[in-house]
Amino acid sequence: MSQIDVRALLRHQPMFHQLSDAQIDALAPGVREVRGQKSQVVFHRGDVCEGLYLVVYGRVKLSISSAQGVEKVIEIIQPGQSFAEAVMFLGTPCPVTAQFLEDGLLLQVEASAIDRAMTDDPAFARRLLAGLSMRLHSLIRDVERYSIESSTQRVLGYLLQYADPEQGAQQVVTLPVNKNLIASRLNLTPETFSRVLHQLSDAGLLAVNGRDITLLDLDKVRAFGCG
Amino acid sequence: MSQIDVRALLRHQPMFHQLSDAQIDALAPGVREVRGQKSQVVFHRGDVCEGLYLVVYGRVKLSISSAQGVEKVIEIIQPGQSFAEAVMFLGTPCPVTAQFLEDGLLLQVEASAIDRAMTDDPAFARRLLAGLSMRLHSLIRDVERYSIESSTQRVLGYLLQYADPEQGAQQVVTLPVNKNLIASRLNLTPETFSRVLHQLSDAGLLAVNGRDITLLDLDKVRAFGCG
DNA sequence: CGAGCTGTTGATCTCAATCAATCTGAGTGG
DNA sequence: CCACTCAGATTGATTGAGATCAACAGCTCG
Repeated sequence: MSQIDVRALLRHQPMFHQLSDAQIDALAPGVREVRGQKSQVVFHRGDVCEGLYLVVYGRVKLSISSAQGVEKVIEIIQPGQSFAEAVMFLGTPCPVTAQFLEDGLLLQVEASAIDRAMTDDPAFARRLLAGLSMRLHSLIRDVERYSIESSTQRVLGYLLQYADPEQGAQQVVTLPVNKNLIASRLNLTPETFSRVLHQLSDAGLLAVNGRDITLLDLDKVRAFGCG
Repeated sequence: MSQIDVRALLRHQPMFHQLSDAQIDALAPGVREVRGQKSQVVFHRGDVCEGLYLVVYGRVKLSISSAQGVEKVIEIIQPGQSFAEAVMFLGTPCPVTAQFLEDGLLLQVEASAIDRAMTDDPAFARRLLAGLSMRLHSLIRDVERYSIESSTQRVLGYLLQYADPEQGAQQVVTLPVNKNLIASRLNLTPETFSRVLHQLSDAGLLAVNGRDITLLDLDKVRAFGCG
């Protein structure tokens, strides 16, 4: 019964969308369910992982910590996304710590199962490569942000991610998590993040109401972000 | 004749080490030689690439530039390494600019050839995945450096990369490129990089002589790097 | 020689971090 | 229903690391 359950869950994961039922069946024995509560740790930095993780529901944060205990969020993994692929392929210790942001369910797929699927279906390998490539690009984007953009530009860049160019010039972005986490994600202190939002609000570019942020003029916001 | 040449070059690339002669032969038609001189641009940020690049000799820098023209080196690609894989798999515009650091020779392998090799040989796909995974981890390391390490820690971390733990407590590291480039790689200005080296030299941790840097006590350097 | 890199040194400035106080609102329990 | 708590968020004052600006030294190479 848990087996049937797992297969259904697997079938709904974007990563496995193009796999046949037979391939999903072959995968299932190598899958372990991982349930966790808010703030529970999936693995610590330095642990060895035997397989990649898929998020069924709940969110997971990947973070690093300095020797002084300052924590820095690298990424927030949403349902349908995966993590720890790179660690699985390399067999090296995890460079980050993974922790539930809220109660959730993960599937851990062991390396041998992925290997089998890759051998059976080259398109699956391609999908994995595309996934890692996207991750890579977003990390390059992060490096770029941290190294050559100001705090204001980082905040605007972040907000613009969530803006839909198709929609009107004015639109509301709701922050997916609390401001402390976003500040960390942007490599800012919560204080600075708050100040930047206020300053942009004073400049008439946006309006803040709790976690809802209204971009008042998309074009102006874009122009500001590039200045 | 150029064909024979290309095959020999391909055979010597780490990425293709486990391929059979027949697979190399199959690859060859999809390969283009790219010769370039120092400071010549391979592709600009925003260009679309039709395939990945292998460095036969010479070195290539990947960099980004801010709107204000500040350049930031993301990575320095050495002979035997590859770049632009992620762009190839995604078909998206390049997020970085690639430029020869000295006269060199690249091989551009078009996506279809890579696809064929992946289908023929699942182990090749695995090797590609491992390569991207390593790239990913080193970028995480970069993000970590930029976000939670001080300039001194970044410099020491960089130098320690080149130190051999097996060797004695004292060893010489020769910088692979000029100090301006390394400073950029570490997200420092050349001025700050120079000052940090001096300060470490004053502290008795190392001695600087042009591009040769002698780490005087590896353990102390490690301890300092973690402080 | 002088032009042009590469690297060093000094003075100053600036952005964001830090430290500290306060505020808000959503629970929690009496 | 209200007092209490406590995490999240804001605001102000101060600090500091590293950038910036500027001058200059050493060198290689035409």
